[in-house]
Amino acid sequence: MHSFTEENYLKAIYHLSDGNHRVVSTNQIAEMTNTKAASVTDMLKKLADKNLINYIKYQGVTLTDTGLSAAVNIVRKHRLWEVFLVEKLGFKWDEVHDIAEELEHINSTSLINRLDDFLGNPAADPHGDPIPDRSGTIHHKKLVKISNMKQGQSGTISGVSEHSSVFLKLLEKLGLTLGTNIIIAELIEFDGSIMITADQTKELTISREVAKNILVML
Amino acid sequence: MHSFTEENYLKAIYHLSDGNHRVVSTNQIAEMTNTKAASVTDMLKKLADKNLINYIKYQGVTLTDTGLSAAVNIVRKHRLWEVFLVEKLGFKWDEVHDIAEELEHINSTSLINRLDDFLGNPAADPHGDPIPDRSGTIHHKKLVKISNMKQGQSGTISGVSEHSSVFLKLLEKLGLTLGTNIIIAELIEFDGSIMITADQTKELTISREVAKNILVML
DNA sequence: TCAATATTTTAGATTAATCTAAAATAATAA
DNA sequence: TTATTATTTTAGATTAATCTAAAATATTGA
Repeated sequence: MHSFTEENYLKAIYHLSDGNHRVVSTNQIAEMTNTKAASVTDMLKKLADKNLINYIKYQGVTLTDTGLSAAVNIVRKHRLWEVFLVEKLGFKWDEVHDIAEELEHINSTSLINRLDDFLGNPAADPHGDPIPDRSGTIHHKKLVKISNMKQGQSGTISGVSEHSSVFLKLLEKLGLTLGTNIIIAELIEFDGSIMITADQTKELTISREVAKNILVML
Repeated sequence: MHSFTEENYLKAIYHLSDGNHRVVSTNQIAEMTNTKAASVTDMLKKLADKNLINYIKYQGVTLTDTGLSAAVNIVRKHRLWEVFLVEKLGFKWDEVHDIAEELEHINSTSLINRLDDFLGNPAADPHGDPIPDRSGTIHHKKLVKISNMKQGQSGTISGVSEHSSVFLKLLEKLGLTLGTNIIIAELIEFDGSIMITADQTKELTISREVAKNILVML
């Protein structure tokens, strides 16, 4: 098995490469893991030795198939635990990230598969992010940012691309949580803000910055 | 907060001192933590510096009040997770120890208190061991070993003092699980084995070794 | 294209947890 | 009571993960 630390590096590389095989730089990893570039270089050598990444000095890094599947497994655990925390223990969606960050390193396949069943094999976590199934397959939904929608279009809020507690709390306050139906009432040319109708009743205006981080299923 | 490793030492000292302030030796700790005496000595100095233990060179160790409460908290977490694994995820009572050993180090008071409520504030874990409440108080039940019972006495199996998977599986097979009512039918003088009647129906004989590790509420 | 800037790696230390082997202390038994 | 044995501690290394500062490499823009 891989150490707690190795797992965090794999996860960082995974997220930085958009869950793909895209090349990631040392500095990006350093920023995401809150370490220094020199430390990252050391770890990259180690992960390359273990065949979890493809690493060429000064050129950057990609996950190998083994590394990708290890990373996906960590993401699966993280998201399932988040569902547990919200659905079963009653946490708010902005409170679960840090706890899931610890729980994701618990190592037991039978635990996680039983948890998956206990939760009813959810397709997405409390933020709408898809949960990889036990084979590691991720069933992506096609989602669009509110900021890319046209006037008159409608859809259901199904995800966010910003996971900070401040942002999530704001959406909560605005009533723009997952499952909310929205219609684009008007695009304000002046500052890019957008007037929307939520659940056929409430009218509100959100900034472009907010609109960019809300994902809608049309 | 304390490191994973420090927590394991505290827990070891706690168990070795019977949850009390009894003096524990370096070698005992080394055996319980699967380390060498020299490593234990190093850690004892560290824990003493942090005021978690009272340590006198060559004399042994006791937990301070702070150390005791930290240890009790770990035990609380361990036992609550065991209840979760058995009651909610359907694990057998002999399968949960190792997983709970990892989960007990997850650090969040709100998590563990919510889990406690979710489980219905259980008084004991799947092996009958008492679960400390959120203030750290342990409500002990008076239990006696079957090996100390007299002919004709009866009671309910409410705990075990041996937690190995082999032993627990044996009890499972014999039908001597928690909640089973037993009556001491006969004490066999020859080898100390004991004939018992379980749930008023099944008669069976258990060795003295087995009898010593089953705890009964009279 | 090449000099300035940015990025990445190497070199050399540090900290936590561990080890083995040797020294110090305690316990025990003749 | 003292010699032998057992326990515990110290001394000195090792491994994983990290750091800072300096060196190496890559990128950029005049």
